[in-house]
Amino acid sequence: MNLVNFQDSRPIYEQIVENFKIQILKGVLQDGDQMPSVRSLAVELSANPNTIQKAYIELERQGYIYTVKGKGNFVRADQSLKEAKKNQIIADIKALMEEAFDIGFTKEEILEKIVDGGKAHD
Amino acid sequence: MNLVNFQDSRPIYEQIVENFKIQILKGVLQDGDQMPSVRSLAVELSANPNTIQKAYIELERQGYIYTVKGKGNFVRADQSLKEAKKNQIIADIKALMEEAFDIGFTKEEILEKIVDGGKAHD
DNA sequence: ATAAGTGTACTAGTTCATATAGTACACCCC
DNA sequence: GGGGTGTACTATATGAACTAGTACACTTAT
Repeated sequence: MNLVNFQDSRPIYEQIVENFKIQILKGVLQDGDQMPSVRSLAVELSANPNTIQKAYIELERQGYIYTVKGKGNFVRADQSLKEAKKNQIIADIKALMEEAFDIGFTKEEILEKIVDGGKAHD
Repeated sequence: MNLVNFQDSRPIYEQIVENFKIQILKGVLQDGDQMPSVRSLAVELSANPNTIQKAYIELERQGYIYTVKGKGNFVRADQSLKEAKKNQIIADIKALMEEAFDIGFTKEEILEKIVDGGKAHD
């Protein structure tokens, strides 16, 4: 998995945050797993250590990892994180539906289209 | 309706584009309606004419308005715009659903939550 | 104790998008 | 002509993002 795409207009640190969040939520990275060190990840991604640190600070602020000074950063993956993410997605979908209502979409119309196309979980 | 919010981190021209798109899609602004002139809107919003022009160029690029040199900018609101916007919203919702599937959400769970909460068109 | 690894905290500088300021020109209509 | 319109420049300022470099404190292993 590529953590950053330099063609992407989004800031590097933001891409790193986003991709680690996905890996943690998916369970690829599990509770207690050690994160790559700031320095090693900087080398791996050809980025600056400061940029990685900024991403880690944000991940810690959002509760996805925790820091042990002198040891490293570690994944904190509890169920509440998944719940929070689920609620956020629901809220986002509802916001989009409101937008659709505003331009004349009916609820039935929307549901029909998304039920058909959305593929189920593997 | 306030076209821009200076507290918002998003660029001014982007907010202007977004808000005019909404007004056009909602039908508040109708086909053939004249847009405020670059200069007058700049005064009204306490912004720079260049910033307004940038927004108008983007709106024209996306097909929401057209320009007549020496006369002004005018709304182009045909049905295809609404259809395109609808399709985009459906695609966005589907993308969010995929994200939800990845973290263990089932389709039934999602549908249940959004059907309950989503309020219908007035 | 030393060394190598880790996070943390600075300062300084570059680059780029955004926005402003000002000017100039071409077009349309009265 | 005069006043409205869009268009096209140049120049400048500001802030976010990023890079570069340095320094220090902590942990672990030797």
